[in-house]
Amino acid sequence: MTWDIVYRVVKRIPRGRVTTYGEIARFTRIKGGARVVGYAMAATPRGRGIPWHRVVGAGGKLIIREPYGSLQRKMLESEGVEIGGARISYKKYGWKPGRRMARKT
DNA sequence: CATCTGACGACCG
DNA sequence: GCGGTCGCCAGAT
Repeated sequence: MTWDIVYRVVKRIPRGRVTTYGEIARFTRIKGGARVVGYAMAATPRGRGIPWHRVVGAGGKLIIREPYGSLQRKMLESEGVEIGGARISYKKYGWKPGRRMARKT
């Protein structure tokens, strides 16, 4: 199923890192692009160990609305991800699917 | 079966 | 930098 593909990629996001909808969209070559990935995330089945909070908007923007928005923020911070305002240092914490850990600090 | 509704992103003015 | 437009899928009612 289309969305399951997305979940698999999300599950691969290392702790303390984040990726974007667009990134997942391109990696999976899912049709519909980032939007569809967003739809998939909105329907993310809980209880399957899917770190949905590690998925942010392009450039590291936090786009999820309440109540999950604040939850996501909390989760990320507890993983060591610094969040400046409504954004994350994507250059620092960004992660690409299919790639090993790319950056260290 | 028809409609409505969402966690997006790139582009343009 | 900000707001509006457009492209797109699946599940619920």
